[in-house]
Amino acid sequence: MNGTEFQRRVWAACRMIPAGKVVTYAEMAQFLDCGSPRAIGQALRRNPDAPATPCHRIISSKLSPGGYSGEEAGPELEKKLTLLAGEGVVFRDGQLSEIQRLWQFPRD
DNA sequence: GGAAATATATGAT
DNA sequence: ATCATATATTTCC
Repeated sequence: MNGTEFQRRVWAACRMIPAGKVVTYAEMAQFLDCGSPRAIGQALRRNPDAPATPCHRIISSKLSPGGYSGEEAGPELEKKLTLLAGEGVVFRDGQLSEIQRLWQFPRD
C-alpha cells in the first residue's frame, strides 16, 4: 500500500479536482476535516503518483503558487506553473490572474 | 518513543 | 512587509 490513510485521502481529493481549476490548501484541509493545511503539503510532496495526482492544482490561500516537489521556489515550481498554464490557469505577479479559476470541494 | 522538518495560516510588530 | 507562533502529519534517529 502506498503511504498512510491520510495521504490516500489527500491524493484522492487531488484527483477529484477538475482541470483548469485550482484549490487552496486551506480548502482541501477543510474538506478533509484537517485542522492544518501543512499536513496537506506533507502528503502532497510525498505523492507516489505525481502525474496521476494533479498535486499542481493546489495553491496557497493567498492565491500564490505555493511550492512544488519540496521546494517553495525553483525549477520544479516553474514546471508547476507551466502545467497550470497549459490547463488555462495563469499566474500574474506571483498570484492567480483570474479568481474564477479557484475551485472548491462540494460541501454537500 | 521523541525530535526535526514541512508545498501553510494567522496574528503581531 | 517581516517575524514568530500554532497546528497536523511524516520521516529520521
